[in-house]
Amino acid sequence: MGRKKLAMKQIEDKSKRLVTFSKRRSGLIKKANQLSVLCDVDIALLVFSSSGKLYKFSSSPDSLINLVKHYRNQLGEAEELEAVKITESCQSEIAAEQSHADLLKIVQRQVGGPAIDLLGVNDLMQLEKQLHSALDKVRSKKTQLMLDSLTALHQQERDQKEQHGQLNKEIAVLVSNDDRFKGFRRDLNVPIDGDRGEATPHLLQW
Amino acid sequence: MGRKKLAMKQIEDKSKRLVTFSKRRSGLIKKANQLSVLCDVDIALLVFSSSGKLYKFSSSPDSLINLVKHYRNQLGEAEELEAVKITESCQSEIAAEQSHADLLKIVQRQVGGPAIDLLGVNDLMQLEKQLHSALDKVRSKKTQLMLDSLTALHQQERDQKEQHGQLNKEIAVLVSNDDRFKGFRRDLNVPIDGDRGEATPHLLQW
DNA sequence: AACTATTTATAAGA
DNA sequence: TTCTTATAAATAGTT
Repeated sequence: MGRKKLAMKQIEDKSKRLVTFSKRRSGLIKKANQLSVLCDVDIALLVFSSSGKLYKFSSSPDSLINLVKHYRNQLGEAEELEAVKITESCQSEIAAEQSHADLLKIVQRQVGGPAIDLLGVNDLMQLEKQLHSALDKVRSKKTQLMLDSLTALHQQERDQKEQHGQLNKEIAVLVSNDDRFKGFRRDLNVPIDGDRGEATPHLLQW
Repeated sequence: MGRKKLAMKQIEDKSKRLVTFSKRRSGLIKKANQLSVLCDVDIALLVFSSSGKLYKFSSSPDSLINLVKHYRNQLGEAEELEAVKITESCQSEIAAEQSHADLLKIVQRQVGGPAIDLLGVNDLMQLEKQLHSALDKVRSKKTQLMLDSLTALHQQERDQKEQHGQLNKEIAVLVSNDDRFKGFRRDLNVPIDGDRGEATPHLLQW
């Protein structure tokens, strides 16, 4: 949509690409929001700009936290140090979460049993207030930690991929300089030299 | 865009809502893909239908796996059992990943050192093939496990929220039947009775 | 699923 | 960036 139809490939002009990124990014987030509202569904959307900045949308503020809850069940014991560090820096929030859990249990006991009659409206309102306050704190801190390290991880990956691309180039150069490899060059499917940045790295790509 | 402008709220008619969900969902994924291609950025998009089905888009096939790698650093030791189960069911894939790491190390040593001359093209091609094969297996299994439990977790959450909504209703009924709460009803901001399903649960919501 | 009347998004230009 | 405008796309209601 626009004055001209664009080809479905990377926009070459960096300036135009940036403008388009800005416009379409906001359009995409707008549409994600509309879909979540109109159809009452949960949506999580993450967009990493090439500069490493993260733009996100999630229909419920917990969508991302749900991802964390899920993923902590996956995989094993590597990088325990990192986890410990995060855990320590979260001490107060964990305490808050603990008290939240306790409060919830209390409320559920009260509501579930015959003791409901003994629980006053003020008590209930007080509990609710405490719950919300504690949870808001926990959530915002968790979300921030999540996004921070998610962004960092993404950057790491980008760096790593760049390194691999670099390796490919070096291999290609070495191969092209070694007579023993005559006749194999075409099969390797890597730029022999004069790489323009958009050649697809194939060897070692992962 | 269409014959009429829609209000930005949940579409009441279930049938219409479903049709709109289908149309807009595919539109959203299309746009996410366009953005990722045109602007060369990484995007991850998750859409949970109300029936619990997960529709996803990710610009690079690894986006979700990256999330896992990241999240395993978060949080602690709860639900070790689950992790152990998954680990066990993954034994062969983990072995594959191990061998992949070894291969990569070998390649990197070879490329980094002066021994590059001793490495033949056939060796390189063999290594590449092995790498790809091993990684494809690991990835597809991991992605499947991830999506499975992500879907399950999301369903759990939905159930839990429904339970909480139910609790709210029960409290509301109890409150409305208890003379001591006269005058407080309006403040509670919960449906007193005759709930129609769209009332916002407030008490205990989390 | 298709079809279209409309609304929206957006490419180019200022 | 931000606004404007011509055009391309998406889609609500209809069949």
